[in-house]
Amino acid sequence: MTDNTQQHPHSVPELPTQYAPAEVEGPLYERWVERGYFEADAQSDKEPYTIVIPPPNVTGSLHLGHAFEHTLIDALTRRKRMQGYEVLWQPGMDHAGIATQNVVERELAKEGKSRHDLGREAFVERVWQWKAESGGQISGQMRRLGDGVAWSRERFTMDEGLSKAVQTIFKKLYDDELIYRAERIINWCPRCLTAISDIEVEYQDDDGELVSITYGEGDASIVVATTRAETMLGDTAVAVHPEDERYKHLVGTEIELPLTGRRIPVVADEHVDPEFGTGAVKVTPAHDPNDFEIGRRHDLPSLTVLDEHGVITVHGPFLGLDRFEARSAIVGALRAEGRIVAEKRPYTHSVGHCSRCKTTLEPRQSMQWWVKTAPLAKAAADAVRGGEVKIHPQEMEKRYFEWVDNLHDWCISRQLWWGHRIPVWYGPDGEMVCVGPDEQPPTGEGWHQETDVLDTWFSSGLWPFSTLGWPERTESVEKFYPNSVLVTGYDILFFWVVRMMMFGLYAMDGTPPFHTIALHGMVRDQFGKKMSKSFGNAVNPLDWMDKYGSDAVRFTLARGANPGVDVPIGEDWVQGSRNFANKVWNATRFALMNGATVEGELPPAEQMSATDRWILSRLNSVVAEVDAYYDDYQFAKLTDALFHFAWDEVFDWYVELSKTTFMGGGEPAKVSARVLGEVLDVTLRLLHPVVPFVTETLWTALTGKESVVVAEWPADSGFRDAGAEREIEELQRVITEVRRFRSDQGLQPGQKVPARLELSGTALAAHEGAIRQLLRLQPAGDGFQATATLPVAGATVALDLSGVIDFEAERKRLAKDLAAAEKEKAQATAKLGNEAFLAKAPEAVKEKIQKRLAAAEADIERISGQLAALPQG
RNA sequence: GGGCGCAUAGCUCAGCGGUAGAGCGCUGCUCUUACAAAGCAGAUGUCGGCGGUUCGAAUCCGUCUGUGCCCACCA
Repeated sequence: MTDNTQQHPHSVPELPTQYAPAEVEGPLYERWVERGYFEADAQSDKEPYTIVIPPPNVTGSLHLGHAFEHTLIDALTRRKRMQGYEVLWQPGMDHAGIATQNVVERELAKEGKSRHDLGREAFVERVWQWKAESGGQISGQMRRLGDGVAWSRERFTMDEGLSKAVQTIFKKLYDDELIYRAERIINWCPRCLTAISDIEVEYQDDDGELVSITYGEGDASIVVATTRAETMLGDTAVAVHPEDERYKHLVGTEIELPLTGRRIPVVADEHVDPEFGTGAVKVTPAHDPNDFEIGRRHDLPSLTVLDEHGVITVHGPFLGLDRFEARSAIVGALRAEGRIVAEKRPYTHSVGHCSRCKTTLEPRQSMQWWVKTAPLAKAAADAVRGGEVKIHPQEMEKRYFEWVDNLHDWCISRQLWWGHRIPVWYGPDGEMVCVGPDEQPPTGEGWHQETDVLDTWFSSGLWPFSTLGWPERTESVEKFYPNSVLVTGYDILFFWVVRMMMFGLYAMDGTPPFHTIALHGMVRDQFGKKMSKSFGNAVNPLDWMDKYGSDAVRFTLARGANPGVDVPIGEDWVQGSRNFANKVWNATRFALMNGATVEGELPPAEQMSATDRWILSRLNSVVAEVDAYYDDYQFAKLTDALFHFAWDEVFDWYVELSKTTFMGGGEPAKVSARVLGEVLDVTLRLLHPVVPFVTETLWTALTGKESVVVAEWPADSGFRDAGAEREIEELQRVITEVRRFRSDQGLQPGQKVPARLELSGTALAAHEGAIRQLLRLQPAGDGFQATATLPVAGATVALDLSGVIDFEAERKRLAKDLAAAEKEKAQATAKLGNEAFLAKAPEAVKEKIQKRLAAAEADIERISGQLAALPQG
């Protein structure tokens, strides 16, 4: 599959002077796929490395959040592939029950139809059509991004195999009595006409009105307050606190419920807060979760007064009114009877809305299916508490426990058409049979299947193994389960991660679905604001990819990826990343123009210049650093480290310093060409997981090999050269110091200046050529006048600037520097004279201060020298 | 009402016990053997306030203020 092991001389391709990502990226990706680089072999001997994609909803297109997540997963998997693992990045999509059904319903609405016009079967067919279009769009976006997924293994939560997994686990839970059917108060969406689970409720502060109503007459009267007056039609009691003296005499009696002619009991219940309002609560067991519980405790009847659309069903003047119309109508009627005590007052309170359609939810008593979560959640919690599963960053564990330790039973039935239909059949005489995947459903007169479907998270909770072929014991399950790491956003910890943990542990005999959970943050705009369509700051990642390249988008996202922390992104930053890609591009061009090569062994250290040894020493440090960051999911740090190493050290210093060497030709130029080839080779490989496209183009051009995708991940050779590092640091100091002097003097960058260098006896002697080149210093000819003498790092640079400049600015600057150095010296001296410090501070710190003192003293000497050397006047 | 987090350069963020950092932005000078999507040089911060611990605090503790997120059945 790869011929990377073979080296062959190659002709260096011509690269244009600017990187044009748009022309390069598309074809590269298709080539990778054709060559099968991203496919995973379950029979391979290599150690597996598995990550499943958090399956995007088929409802639409990918946003920057997906691009972000995919960048991280792609980087992890590409590196592991280079390290020789059998990598599976499992792709696929989620049917996203209610979300998708709503989207398709909206499409239908445009044609003036509802799903009921089509009927269940035709509607579901229609959703499948939508899925085909939308799914194609998503995989197209993933290709643009460069996602190295195993396309041949793409899965969908409604696939036959995955549906079988759903049925299997449902049956198992049912048989274990962990699934049951019960009537409870649930969150009901009167628009979607389905139950939704607690976590699908979005609470927001709504302006309501709190009205106080008198129930009963005379002495036997009680005032209750409510924001949902219409529910009073379903009241079956008034509750007060048992210890409340005000109402003790009424407990056990019945009072009149206005407008209805019914009499309802007054009950005493601990739940009532005597301090709140009047201390009396109207009880509507069928339409309020608390009241439902009170009703249960006191054996109260439950009276349903609203239908599934939120319309009054009680015969009388309000029959057929919508719940909100009914609310004002009833308040009006009560007022007419003089029942409204105080004027209604504005009241802002938290109201639940459907997270899919934003409709105000209606608590509703109904028969639903439930998962008994207690034992499952316990196992999910224990796996993390016991350290078997690690959450990264660790602070996020708190959030996880907050969820998993307080889990209610999970309402899994939805009154939808799109989803996995619950595999339970009801018989004519109330029998109930749960049918397993290999069983025949009962037939005969009166038998029918449950019409409800399952919550979409039920199937996505199986994703880490259902995608591998479970419930069959496939080779893939054996090889790729458990997954190596789960990469996902903290916002989905409860929705998805907890479900996977529960189901994974339950279905796979206690083996958790993954051993590490790496949580990332949310993508935000450049001001740190949440991105949203309604706010108008949402960005289509494709726009930026078209403009700046996928690499630029990826690099920017990776560079902002601090663990568990939100990542802001702005177009300027993407532009900056594009600039980086272009920089790498041009540096490689320069290298190729100067004969940089990866062929042959690296020359022995003795043959290398200090500059060569320095960059190789640094290179290996960076390899080690990047590895450590990867292992800790520190994407921002590893990206930043590579950015600075490549740009600052390799491009700005090594390349510049080497120019003299290359111009000189001969053996040293050959050695540097090989070193530069090595440095770029390794740097490109290190960069590849984050920016796959540019690195592929450049690396193949540099090496002539097949593809960096299947290249070996760089290893730290262990080569370090502290002496060379020190030497180059000094060289940098000399050059920077003289440059600063030149700049302060107003010399133009290109202006040549005669100079005499005194470098003998210092390590810098070998660098005279580079120094002169970089500083534009000409040889000192006849009549040389040393008008400025700069002592740095034991060397002296004397410049002839006769008649060119005025020294006043320089004198000022040096005076300032001198003052700073003297202050520094004073601080260090004071510290070293402090007995408490000397007694308690660790040696390492003392040494640091000593060094600082020495440096300050050296600076003072240097600056004084420079000042003294400045001509007077 | 609970819980968690954050306040560091104009903006977005690293640093989390030993001399204040990065990217972008800003100022100047430059087409110098790749790159102006560039190079070189430069400016900018009582590290939110107040207390405390420590030889030493942006970094640890307390408190206040501001801000964000998550959870919650208070009618």
